[in-house]
Amino acid sequence: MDLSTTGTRRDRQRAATVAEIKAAARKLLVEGGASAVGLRAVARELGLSAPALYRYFASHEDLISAVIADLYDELTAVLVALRDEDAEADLGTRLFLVAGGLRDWALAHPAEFGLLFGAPVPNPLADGHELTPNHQAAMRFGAVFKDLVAQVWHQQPFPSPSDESLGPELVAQLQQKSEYFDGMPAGAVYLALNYWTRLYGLICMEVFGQLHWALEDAGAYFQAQLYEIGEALGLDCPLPE
Amino acid sequence: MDLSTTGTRRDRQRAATVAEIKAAARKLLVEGGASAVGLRAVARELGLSAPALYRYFASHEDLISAVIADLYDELTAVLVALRDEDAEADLGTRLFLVAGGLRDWALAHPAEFGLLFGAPVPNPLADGHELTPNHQAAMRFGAVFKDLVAQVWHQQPFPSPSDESLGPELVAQLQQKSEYFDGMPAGAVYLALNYWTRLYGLICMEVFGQLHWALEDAGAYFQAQLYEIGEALGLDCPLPE
DNA sequence: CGTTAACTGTTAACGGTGTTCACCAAAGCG
DNA sequence: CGCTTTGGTGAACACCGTTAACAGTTAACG
Repeated sequence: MDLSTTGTRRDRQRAATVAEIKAAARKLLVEGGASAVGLRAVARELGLSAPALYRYFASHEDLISAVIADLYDELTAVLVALRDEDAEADLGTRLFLVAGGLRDWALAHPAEFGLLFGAPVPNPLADGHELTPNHQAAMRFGAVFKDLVAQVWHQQPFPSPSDESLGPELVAQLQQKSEYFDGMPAGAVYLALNYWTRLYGLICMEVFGQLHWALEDAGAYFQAQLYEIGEALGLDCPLPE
Repeated sequence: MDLSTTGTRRDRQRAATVAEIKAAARKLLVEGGASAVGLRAVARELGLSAPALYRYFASHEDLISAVIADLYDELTAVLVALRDEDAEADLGTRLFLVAGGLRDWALAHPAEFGLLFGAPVPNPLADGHELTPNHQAAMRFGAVFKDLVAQVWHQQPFPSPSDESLGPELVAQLQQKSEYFDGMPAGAVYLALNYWTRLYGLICMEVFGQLHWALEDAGAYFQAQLYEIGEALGLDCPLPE
């Protein structure tokens, strides 16, 4: 959509100002971390007074919420670009590329990553809660991985644990997600979940410095782990150079 | 050590006040999350004026740093108690107990857990940094798991990946930790690290709500994962009831 | 014992935050 | 043109962490 030709002249100016505000907020975020992006600081950045921002965002929380949504979409775009970069790549290498891309993005943008994935997330399934835009953006992000894993499965089903080995209550929960995972059985959903939890946990630990005590450069460890969890999905690992 | 009979009368009163302050801080932490434990709020809690707290802590950051250290020690005590509860238990079940105990503690004290493990940790190996008391407490905590895994290894070495499969640079880093892991070879250190990263990542995701979209009760999934990562250490899983 | 010093508390104040209010100028529209 | 909406302002409120100046209590020492 071309925002610059949508609506009246004032609407366009308004959208431009909103974009400026979010850009300033993000600049402060990268330069000084999450605590540096304050309402007054953002206003100062573009030569406005603090109350002026309330014409564009209902509150400080709304502002950072908006940049979070933007960051989700931006990260998602980076990952899909990586996924579709090589038209001849098979699904396995695409999954490797996307996973590595997520780690690279996280390491290159630690403050942004912390904003997206470091803060506790409220349970959206609790009744009364509407699905917030941020949550929807997060789902679109997660769908990149989900789609890839589901495609891998449908192209060549990987061996997955039996229902008996997982236990009935876990199987019951996993089967609820079978539809979301394009009909994959419980055991396959379990492996998909396993893939995501290990990838996410690993990246979080590295970005948040929880691995410093053990590894000075977690890159090699990450590659090894990626190979391991890829193997569980029946994938061949691209050789480390 | 019996603090109540150490030093002069004033020293004892001072220690008592320090304990009161930390208790109030923790109460606010539990009730309202990390953002609720402010200097003035703590002072209000015990009927003091805010500047009075500066007689006991150099800054607000020092205060929460002190409660973090206490929380580390408390959590460590809980885990060692769990480890030593059953004198006849073998190392494998002890490891299961401690891992489950960590999850239980995290779920029962989410705010405290977030304070300990949710915030990015500065790299202590960067030159100039002394080992902060918090870091030492964190190391004592981590040693509970490290000791158990090392004992498991020395009792019966589990099959571990070869140096060739891990790659030279990863092996080089792992071997640097061989001494810390009581002489375990690189492959075994890798599995120990694997155990910790997966356990930590899983608990973080559950506590911080990052698993809500997939599982309403992650308990069964946690058990299955615990079994899986225990298997890698050559352990038998206690049957789920 | 009296004197002195250290300790523990106070109030006032500074600069910072997010937020609301009353006001005002300019842009757009009938 | 007049009127309404929009986007800006400065003043103010309540809170925050922190510092300074000051007072009362308590321990220590000659």
